Amino acid sequence: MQDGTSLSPGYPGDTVRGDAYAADCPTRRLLDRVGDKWSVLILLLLGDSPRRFSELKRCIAGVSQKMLSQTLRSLERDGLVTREVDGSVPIKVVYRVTPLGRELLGALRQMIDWAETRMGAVAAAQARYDARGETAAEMVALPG
Amino acid sequence: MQDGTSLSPGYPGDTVRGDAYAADCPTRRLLDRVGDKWSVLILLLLGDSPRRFSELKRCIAGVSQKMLSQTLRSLERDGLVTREVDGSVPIKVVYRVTPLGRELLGALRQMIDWAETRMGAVAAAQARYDARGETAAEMVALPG
DNA sequence: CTGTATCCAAAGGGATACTG
DNA sequence: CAGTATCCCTTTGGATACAG
Repeated sequence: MQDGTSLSPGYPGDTVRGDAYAADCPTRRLLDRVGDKWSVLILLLLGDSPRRFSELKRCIAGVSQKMLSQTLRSLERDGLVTREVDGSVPIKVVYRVTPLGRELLGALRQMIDWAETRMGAVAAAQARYDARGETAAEMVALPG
Repeated sequence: MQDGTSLSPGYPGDTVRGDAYAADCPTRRLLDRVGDKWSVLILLLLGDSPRRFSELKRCIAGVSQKMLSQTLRSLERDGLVTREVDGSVPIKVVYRVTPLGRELLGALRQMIDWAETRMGAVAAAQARYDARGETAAEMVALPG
């Protein structure tokens, strides 16, 4: 794989801003980070209120200790959450969203709302598509 | 609205409504679909104007024929793009965003804008984080 | 309690070859 | 032109064990 930055469409009539659609455009880089299995879930939870590691673990159904830790480390590295270690044994760690993280959460708001209101429509479209496929298969198996 | 926003957990007792952050919430399902390597890029391109397969292939640096085809099929199945086959050899196929797809694009707008203006801040945060790590490593290697 | 390290299975995705 | 099929390497992420 190449770096993908090149891109020189210059197609007649297309208004594409050159690098806007490169494989490493900002949008792609963001999705590479928060498009994983747990990041947005964690961000939402922390946006709600600061939480300790074990609380997050309990709140998020199905997350493994490894992935929770790993994802939190990534979010911290990206400047989206902070990590505060409290005292000694038994150690307590509190995670909070940073202003940058809260900003991102705001930018994700519309997408989240869309998902909640429209993923039903997507599911319906999938059902129609799959039904069409099955019908076609039947027509081949049982031609008129 | 819904599940992701208005929960009121008082900190310690965590009042989180169980399934609100389940791994299969609408947001997670959406990200499972458009969080992949090419979906949003393709959607953005088609939102700009309808395009043929080969145009998309040329516009998107680094995409393989397999992944372009596969991603378009998914988007079509989800009701986000349409596929129109034009005539005979050499065959031509035009893809367009559907109203639902355009709606999603609108919902992604803020996220995209945030990415374009703030991913620099994220990169900076990463640099700081990594520098801290290296410094710590040096301090271990070369203690006082 | 909050992690890290290791092992392993499954999914993602690129290269290539082939088809209508 | 617009795909599909195959091979295969890489990445993701769960389970488990261990540690401060």
